[in-house]
Amino acid sequence: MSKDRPAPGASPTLEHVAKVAGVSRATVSRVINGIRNVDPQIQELVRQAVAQTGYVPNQAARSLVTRRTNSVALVVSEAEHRTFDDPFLGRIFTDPFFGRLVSGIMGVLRPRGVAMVLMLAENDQARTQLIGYLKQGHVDGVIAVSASSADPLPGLLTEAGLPAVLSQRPVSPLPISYVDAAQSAGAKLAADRLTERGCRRVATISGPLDMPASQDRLSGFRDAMARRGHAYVPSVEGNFTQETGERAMKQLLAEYPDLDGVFVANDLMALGAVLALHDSGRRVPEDVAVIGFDDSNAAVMSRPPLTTIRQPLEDMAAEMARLLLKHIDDPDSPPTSVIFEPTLVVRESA
Amino acid sequence: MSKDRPAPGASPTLEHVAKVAGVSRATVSRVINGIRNVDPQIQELVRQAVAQTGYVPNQAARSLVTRRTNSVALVVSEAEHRTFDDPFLGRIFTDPFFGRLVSGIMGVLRPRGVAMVLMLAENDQARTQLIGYLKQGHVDGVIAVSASSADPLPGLLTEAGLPAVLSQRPVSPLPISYVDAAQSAGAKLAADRLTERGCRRVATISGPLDMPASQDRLSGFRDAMARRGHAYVPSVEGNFTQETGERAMKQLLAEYPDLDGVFVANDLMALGAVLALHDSGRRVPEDVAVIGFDDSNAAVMSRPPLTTIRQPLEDMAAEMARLLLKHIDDPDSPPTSVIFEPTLVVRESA
DNA sequence: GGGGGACTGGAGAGCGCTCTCCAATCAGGT
DNA sequence: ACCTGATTGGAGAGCGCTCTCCAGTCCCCC
Repeated sequence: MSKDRPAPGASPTLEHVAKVAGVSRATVSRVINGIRNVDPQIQELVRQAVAQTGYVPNQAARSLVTRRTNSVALVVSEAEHRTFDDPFLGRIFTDPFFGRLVSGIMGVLRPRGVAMVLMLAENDQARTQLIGYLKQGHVDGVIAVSASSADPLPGLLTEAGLPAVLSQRPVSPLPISYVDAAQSAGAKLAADRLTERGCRRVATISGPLDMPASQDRLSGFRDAMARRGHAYVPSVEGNFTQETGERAMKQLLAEYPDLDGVFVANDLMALGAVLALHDSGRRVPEDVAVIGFDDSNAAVMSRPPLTTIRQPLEDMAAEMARLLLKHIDDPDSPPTSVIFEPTLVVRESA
Repeated sequence: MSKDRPAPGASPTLEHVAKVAGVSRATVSRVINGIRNVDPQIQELVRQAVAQTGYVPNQAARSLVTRRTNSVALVVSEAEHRTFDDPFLGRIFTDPFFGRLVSGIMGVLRPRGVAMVLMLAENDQARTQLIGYLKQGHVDGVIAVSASSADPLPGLLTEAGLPAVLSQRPVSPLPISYVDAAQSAGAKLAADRLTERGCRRVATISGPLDMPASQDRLSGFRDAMARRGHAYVPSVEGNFTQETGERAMKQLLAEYPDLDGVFVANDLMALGAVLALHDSGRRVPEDVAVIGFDDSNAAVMSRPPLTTIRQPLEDMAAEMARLLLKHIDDPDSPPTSVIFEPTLVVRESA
């Protein structure tokens, strides 16, 4: 196997390209990475040689010296053990919430030539393997989306010293950057809408109460309602799936048959709630007004379409990506949090 | 920066561990990779040194010499340009179809210590970047899921000479391995069920007809119906989303108001079809029987729950993973295809 | 007791790339 | 004509790891 021509099966290296272009390895490297002044004619020469040889830089060799991979991971993590048939994926992937996240992140990453790999950590075993994988330097940083707050991933990430950004406020304070929406402000929008519609007997279906986002939506809603003169707002806890939304609604109806308004902590559960209301012979919104949260596809698919609280997810995701890149560029930059304001989207359900 | 102690910020290397354990770099490498006979006492010594230093092998250095990354990509690809709000994710991610795929793949990969990264190629730009990324050797192989057949990805993969496995038969014959279900056999199950129920005026809603799977389901259904004495089965094309299923059903009802059975090429569209039937005042299954395909969550969520054709997706996914690993281990192993048999799952809609 | 084999551990050569020096070249100023 | 300084290209030292040789050790058997 000679130096100046790649073996038939092997891929060409910088060395080969340099040989073909009649320059040194260093010069080819410069052209490829676009640094320092290289004579335009030589640049052209090199480019032709690259095209001719079909050269593709070897990532391993490159990141061995640069300590960069130019890719980041989007990790979706869940505390409990689950298989993929379980509501796990139903909760994250199924929700267009997730698509909007990816979209916002890619919008920032793509132009900068950074690839995004998606990884799952659905149980402890997976999480351990994942941390090992990350520590080995496969990616430069991590954006973590937790489906529940008992999730140890944020802790593991800070421990491992990996550049990371969370998609929500961590349960316990952690020296880690995150992006979140002003949950209670969003809940207040819902409270305002329901009371302005004239709803008198209002209830709420909350998300899992071990999640900060769920807590904030619930307390924010109750506070706003209290300020409007509704001292007590009954609530039932769901887990963000359509099924639990339906069940929660049934339970509420059994206890408070004269309900005329309900705030549901996400659209998927709201979908279930609307179904339950239909089954009980109630009309939405004439008999009971329903407000969801997220403004996901589910909101539009619903009959009637859901009035809902929209989070600027794309912007939030873009901000996460930007924060992460900043941390990668400067590992010493201090943890930052950015909070976004939700808005009310009026459709037909309230 | 001395050789025998890592700089405060830097991570320890093999060299450091070797120093601590009082052995050579090669021996540490042997212990870590578990090869050849190393004296148990020395093994223990090395293991302690690893623990003490918190050593984690550097993936870049490792794969530079081994030419392995121990990770594979699951690529979800789409022909047309789309954003993530579009039905794209609605079609792949939203469908629990996808969760089952991931589950089956991980079942094979995890025990072998191979990581799976998920990548998206939702348009040509993304696809080009993706191919570049793959060629750079970030992963050892690719499992490709195409959402449409105009998708150039399979071609690009074979061209790039990457070990790859497709989740379905490629449109045009390609020297590439794939796993698929016996689509027409599945369609026949649906035809049998509908005719056995006594349905006389049967129609079908197909998937995008540029996809082999859609074609096979349609032609398989028509053939089976013909054999049962139904010479002509009207069909309308959808694109696997709930919305197009609804629209297709409306169109069918307008043309054939006396319909009493319909086979829909996937559950999501079947969901839409059931909605349209409801809207038109028809009962399912009393007035019109509906059979879906996939046996996804949607089938259970539906009212009434859908009778559907189930593909053994987990097994299929596991087989894909196995095929891929085989190709990675032996790049010269010939392309293979494996076909699985679908089954009828009876619920209430037919 | 000596020779041959099996087993263990070390030395060292790269894997393909980046990047820091350094040398060469050339223009301009004196 | 000579010096200065900018500009451009090359040489070569690693990045951290694996893996092929090789040398040393130990044991067994003749």
